This record gives sequence, structure tokens and C-alpha cells, in this order.
Amino acid sequence: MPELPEVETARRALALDLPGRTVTEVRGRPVALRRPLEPERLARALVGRRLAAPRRRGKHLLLDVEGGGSLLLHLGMSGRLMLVSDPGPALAPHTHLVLRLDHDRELRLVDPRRFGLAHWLAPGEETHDPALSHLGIEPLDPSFPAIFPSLGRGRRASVKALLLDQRIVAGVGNIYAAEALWRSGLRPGRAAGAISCGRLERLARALQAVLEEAIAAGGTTIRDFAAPNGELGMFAFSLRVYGRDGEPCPTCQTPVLRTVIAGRSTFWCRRCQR
DNA sequence: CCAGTATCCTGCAGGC
DNA sequence: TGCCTGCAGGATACTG
Repeated sequence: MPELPEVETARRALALDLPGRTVTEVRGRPVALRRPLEPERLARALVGRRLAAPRRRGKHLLLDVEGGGSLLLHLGMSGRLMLVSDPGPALAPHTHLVLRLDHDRELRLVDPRRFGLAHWLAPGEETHDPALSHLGIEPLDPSFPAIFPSLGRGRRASVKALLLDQRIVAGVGNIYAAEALWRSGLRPGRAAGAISCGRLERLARALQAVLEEAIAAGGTTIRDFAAPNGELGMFAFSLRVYGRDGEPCPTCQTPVLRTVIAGRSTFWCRRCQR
């Protein structure tokens, strides 16, 4: 579900409320997420500590604690954070972790498919954790369009696979890869290394634009994404090809294709994308 | 090293 | 109506 714009939307909502709050209680069960959730370790690390401003790295959130250490969160495919007043609504099914905060608030992690992650990073562990240490460049970094073409050099895999590879670019998923490739007129299945630098730079700029627009719209809600405050993402209305197979391409009216590239559903226009 | 595939898990839509 | 299949916004361990 959540790609960079959805995680950034979540971060911004949390940034309004979390800084300065103290964690008063941690509840959870040792459920098997991507890594086993360790409620007792999280409780030892978090209870009695004040939270600082949340950070984002790729699709990860980092809830820093005053005095050092961070709660590393990843929402996987179906994860969702809820920030509710306490007592809030009944716990949603698949609520794996609850942080009670002072000032009568609760932060809940809900993740039916359990591909997500909630892991305590002690001071110093952040730089070594494999979830973070292998991440590539942030696509919203101003230097990204200049650097991206060199990252594609020599690669025989598809340009779509290049965008989805978190070790190359951190935060792009299936939706925004499709939209950026359509906007830049690039065929998703083309070998990345065979594309000119100029066109890769254009792709990088298109990706920046689509990510920024999606953040401004509060992300994309297809099925169940919502910000921690419950707001739905409005960018679904702006998707041009993702999920639109058979519908006319907004530019040329040719029906949008759905094929499988890099193991994922891929939506594109055979006429506009070369 | 690189690229492609299988796998983890639940929920839901669509076909019969 | 109900059952079955396939597919879903991700990451990673494995294969060749």
C-alpha cells in the first residue's frame, strides 16, 4: 500500500501531534511481522520517554526518542497507523502495536498482511540496520535528477525494476513507478542501461513531480490507505494509468495495457511510451 | 554480481 | 448464496 507519498503523509500528520508527548504504555503481542514484533523490548525502550519529530527514509518512518534511539516502522503492503484520542474507537482487527501517550492519545499499528515492521533501534544501530543501510537515494533530493542517469548505467534489467529497487531509489513502489514512466513517455520494460541520460533525467523529474503532487493530495487511497488522522488520500483521482487497464490513455485514447514487468502488474500506453 | 521467481499473510472481487 | 481462484500498494531469500 504505502509508498513514499503515503508514508510522508503519515509522517506529517504524526509531526503535528507526537513531538513532546511521553509514551506511557506499550501494548502488543509477539506477532510475526517481517521481523518478530518484540513488545517487551519496545516497552523497555519507549515507556517514560518523550518523542521527537518523526523522520522518513524511503518508505520507512523513524520515531525518534529524546535521548537517543528510534522506533523504526514500515507499513509493508497493508499497514496503517492510527492516531486516536484515548479512549478511542474499538481496536481494529490486526492491531499489532499500541503506544499510549500522555495527553490521552494512542498510536496504533494495524497490518492485516503482516508484511510491515516495528523495530527498536538503539542509539548507533540506525546506521547498521539492514532495512536502512542498503537504501538508495531519496528521489525528492534536489540532486536526484542529476544522479539518477548514472544509476542506470550498465543495467540490463528493466527501467521499471530500476525504479522499484530500494537500493537504487528509496520509496518508489508500483503505483508511482507506473505514473512516472507514463509521464516521461518511457516503456516500462526497456532495459535501463539502453536509455539515454537525457531521458533518464526526464524520468527522474517526472518522478519528483508525481511524488510531490501525490504528497500534496495526501497520498493515494485505493482500498484502505488513510492518514493517521483518518483522512483519505485524494491522488487516486489523478492516476493516469495505474489500475486503468482497458481505459483510454489520457493523451492518445489508446487503451491502457496491463502486463507483468519486474514481477508486478504494469500499466502503460503502447503508443505514448517508447 | 545480476536478474528473475517464490514466499510470507489476509482480504476482497470476480467467475462459476 | 457459496466456494474457489487470483490478485493486491513490499521486501527478501533463493535460484540460475
